[in-house]
Amino acid sequence: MASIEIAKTRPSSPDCALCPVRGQAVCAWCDAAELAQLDRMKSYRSYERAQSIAHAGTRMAHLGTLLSGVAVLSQGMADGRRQIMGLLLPGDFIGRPQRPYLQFDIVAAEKVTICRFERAAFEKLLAGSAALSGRLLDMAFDELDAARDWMLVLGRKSARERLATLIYRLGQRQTRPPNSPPPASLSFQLPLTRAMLADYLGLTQETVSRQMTALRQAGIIEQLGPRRIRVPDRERLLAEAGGGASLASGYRARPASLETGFCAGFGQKGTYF
Amino acid sequence: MASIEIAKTRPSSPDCALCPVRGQAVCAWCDAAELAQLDRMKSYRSYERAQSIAHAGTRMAHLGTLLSGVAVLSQGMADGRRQIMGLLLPGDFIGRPQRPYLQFDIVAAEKVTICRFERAAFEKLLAGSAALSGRLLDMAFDELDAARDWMLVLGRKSARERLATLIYRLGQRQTRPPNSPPPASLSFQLPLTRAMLADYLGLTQETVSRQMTALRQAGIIEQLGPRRIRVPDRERLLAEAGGGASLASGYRARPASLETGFCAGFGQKGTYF
DNA sequence: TTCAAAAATTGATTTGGATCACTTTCCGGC
DNA sequence: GCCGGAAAGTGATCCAAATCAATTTTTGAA
Repeated sequence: MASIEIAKTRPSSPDCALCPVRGQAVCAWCDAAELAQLDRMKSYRSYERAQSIAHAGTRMAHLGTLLSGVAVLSQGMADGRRQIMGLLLPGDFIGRPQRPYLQFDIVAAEKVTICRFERAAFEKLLAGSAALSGRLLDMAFDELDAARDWMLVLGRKSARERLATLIYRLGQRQTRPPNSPPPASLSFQLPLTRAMLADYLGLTQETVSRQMTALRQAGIIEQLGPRRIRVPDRERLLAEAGGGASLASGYRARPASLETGFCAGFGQKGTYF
Repeated sequence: MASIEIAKTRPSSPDCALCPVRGQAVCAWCDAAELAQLDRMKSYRSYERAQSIAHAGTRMAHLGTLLSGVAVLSQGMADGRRQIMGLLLPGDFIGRPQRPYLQFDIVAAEKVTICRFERAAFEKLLAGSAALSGRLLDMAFDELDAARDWMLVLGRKSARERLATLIYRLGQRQTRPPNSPPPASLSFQLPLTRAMLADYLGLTQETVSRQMTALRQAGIIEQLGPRRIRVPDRERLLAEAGGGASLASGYRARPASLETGFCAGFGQKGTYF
């Protein structure tokens, strides 16, 4: 009874056990005791579409986890040029321990709810919890790999390949939570405007529009309204994205028999020289 | 005497106290006891210029720290296009705990020496050391910020700005170790061929050459041989790099009076919408 | 010192995506 | 259901960087 009473006094932050992103978030590896501590610390906050969640150079008093909605991490230049560094999707961690001054802007692309922890308290917990710090390290490396992957898109892919890559990857995350075999075709909502797509892909709005049309006319995607997309054949889309060096192949286990060095096959010539 | 004897039996891995990157590496925060453990585990290995240090998809039996030289982290597409995701400079960490299959290629751009730890042993130590895991987390976030910064370069900057940005940043790290006020002008060696510069900047060799010439003719840089550069005025170079949204401004403290939310000034309109 | 291969530079031409200019569609509030 | 502003789409033109093609310089091995 007492616990129900307590729960009722905090309708905005329900119990962690009911959390929609429990399992993907920074707290995924925490045991019951740690979770109880986090539960006591946490507070929810929502942002409307187009609200600024954080501004580059501004102090962030909280760290947290994105619970629902989509936000965008971006950086602008003095003359207005802007690049989106990544999307923040449910489960993603926001902020950096020991570093209150973020160097990017975060804006809600649709209504967003965040589970927040006051900085000092979270950092203290982090220092004492191997589950929490280990999970955060793993998430940071995942983000790093994703960021590096995206560099290939920005540096080397054509406009059409870029858009196809983005649609492919959005589709991937759409079908993720249950890791069942993804359906061959799927339809989903683009969480971004054309202007944001352009800033993510390093293109202009006009080029994004044109490539969207081109992919539609080639039968790679179908458009059910300007923001709703259907992908009839994910393999075709992947091919259109420039093939999957970074997509299909990934952490595939390879024999590697001669492990004398840092990697198998020491001494072989690299790609340069 | 005994300790001198021991040191002599391992000429290839001198004592950690003498390490050139002690202070920047993953072991920077370790105490004497932890350092002794690492000291016992470590082994050195060198790679010649152009040797492959690791190959995407291959199992990496070791983790480690780059001690000297420069290596390049890159990813290729099936048709030969290639993008460099970053440079590995002295002090940088190589590999990812819990994840033996790297997804990028690492190639030595010049002779490189690495301080290696066998994976299982290092991961065990990491799990038990807050100093080690905390430092690694911090380094991972630094890399992540750097990677995201570079996205702006690849997605939004012109060829000339890209090259200027790279030269500016190489110059920064060149003058780093002693954090004295950097000299207004400095000269240093480019550790990369034109082909590698191109793959780093998302351009072609020819464009890199031309922009190099253009920067020389504009008096932004001086060339003392094809790989040796002198920067007479770092501020001019920075301006040429598109100004320093991501460079000059960084973690500058801003007043931020209304800290009720995730950041100051909640509710303000973002850059989009 | 010579010589060959690799690296770098330069020139001519093409082209993919930017820019500029406008029309059409969508969508939320009244 | 109507209306107005935002978002999306399209067309015409331009330009920065890619591509194609040599030539020159550097480097390092014999």
